[in-house]
Amino acid sequence: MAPKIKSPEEREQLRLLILNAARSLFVERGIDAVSMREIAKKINYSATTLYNHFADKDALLQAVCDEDFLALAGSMQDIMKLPDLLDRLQALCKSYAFFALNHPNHYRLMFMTPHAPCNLDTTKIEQGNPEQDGYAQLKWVVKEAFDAQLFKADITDYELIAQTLWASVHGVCSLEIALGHDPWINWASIDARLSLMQRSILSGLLQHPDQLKESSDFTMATPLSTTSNI
Amino acid sequence: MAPKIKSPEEREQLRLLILNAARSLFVERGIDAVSMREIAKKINYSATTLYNHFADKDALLQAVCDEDFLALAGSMQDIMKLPDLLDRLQALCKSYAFFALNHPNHYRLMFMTPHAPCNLDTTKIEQGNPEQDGYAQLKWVVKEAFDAQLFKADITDYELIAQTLWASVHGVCSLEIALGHDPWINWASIDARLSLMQRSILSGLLQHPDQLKESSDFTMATPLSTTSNI
DNA sequence: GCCGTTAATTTAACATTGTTAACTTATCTT
DNA sequence: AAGATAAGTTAACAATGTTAAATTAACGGC
Repeated sequence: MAPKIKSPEEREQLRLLILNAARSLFVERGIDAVSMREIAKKINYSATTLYNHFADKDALLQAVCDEDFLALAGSMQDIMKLPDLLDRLQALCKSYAFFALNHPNHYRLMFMTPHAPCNLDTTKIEQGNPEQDGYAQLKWVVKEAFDAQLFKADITDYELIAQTLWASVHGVCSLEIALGHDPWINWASIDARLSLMQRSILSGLLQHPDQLKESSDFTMATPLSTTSNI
Repeated sequence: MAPKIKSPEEREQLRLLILNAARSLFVERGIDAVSMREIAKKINYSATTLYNHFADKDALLQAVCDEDFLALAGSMQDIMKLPDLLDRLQALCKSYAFFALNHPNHYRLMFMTPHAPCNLDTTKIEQGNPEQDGYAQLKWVVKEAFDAQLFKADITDYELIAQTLWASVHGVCSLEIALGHDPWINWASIDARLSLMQRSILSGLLQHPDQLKESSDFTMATPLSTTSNI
């Protein structure tokens, strides 16, 4: 009803308004359950306005995901300052799991849903830049540990190690998100599962498993049903 | 146009016709991309007929999943005959991975999509019956190995071990399905990832990792894009 | 201070979706 | 033969993603 001509800042502001509305609805109720009209209504615009800022629902989705990737990378970056290599590695895994379990719908979007091969063009994230790319950080730490010969000598590809570590934590988290409430399985506590996984996979990869400190208090605490904004 | 009164066998036959049409479409193009009308058209019925056999799309989905669970359990059951415990464990993991990677859309349905907590009532699968419940089989083998004190002594919950093993293989497979084609990650070969994961997690869990044979030739071969029927 | 251009937004509309209600028709039972 | 029932269809509903057309307000130039 009242179109003012907008400065680039105002335009960006609306873009963010849409983005945040979309995110909070997606996170709260899942992607498919949320319609463009709903997102629009939440911020008192009509649905078509969204199309002025995002090509379609998928583009909006990717924009949300991009921001979430950045958030994940950010939370990891603090960890990179820890002095001890093994501490860093373990804290990285733990922080990753924490993110996954506290933002299950985000996580589902990001790592459990086959998106059309992540347009390297349309995405805003710089690949390989540790400030933006969480995977790059993991790779980096693993490479350090690899160069320090912490891993078994017959494993010659450090990126393979990084991917194995990732997959192990991802396995626990994604099973929890997909089937954690399923009465079919008599689940052990998520803390126990994460803890045993991390201990086992590391001790299976390391040359001297006895270097592993016991520690690793896994208290994810926040129940999965309590989904929250970022 | 031509309703004949149907014997229970004929009714069951149509049920299967629907089920198979649904499955092949789901597997080929994903769940959301397939409409009830499409499934119906494929077998030359009108959409409403499907509702005569399945309450709604979700029920149809669960029926498909049920059959797939059975197929997975079946493929595992052959393995249970292997004499050596560790062989059995490894073959079980391998067979699970094979299933996942050769039926990615099935797998996505079954283990990567939060279904409404698996109505233990409406499902046809008998929980705990090893002939029907793949998880029960894994649990069983793990318990055997646990009783034979193959695992590290300080792990006291054999079901936790089973869940950790499951999560490790699931982690590799589900990442491959969700992001395996993503140029973001410089993936090692899926064979290498599965092989390292299995070796590491077992050697991290076992009391005497040196018992592990090298073997484990992982050749999943079939490329992911070649989705096929069950 | 008017005027065309353009940006911002909305209303209307389209094709599809899952699903239900109403109807048709052929078969079975008595 | 008549009524009940099963099997199926057509028609319709509300909701979805998306697009085209229409509306409104601000800006730049004269």
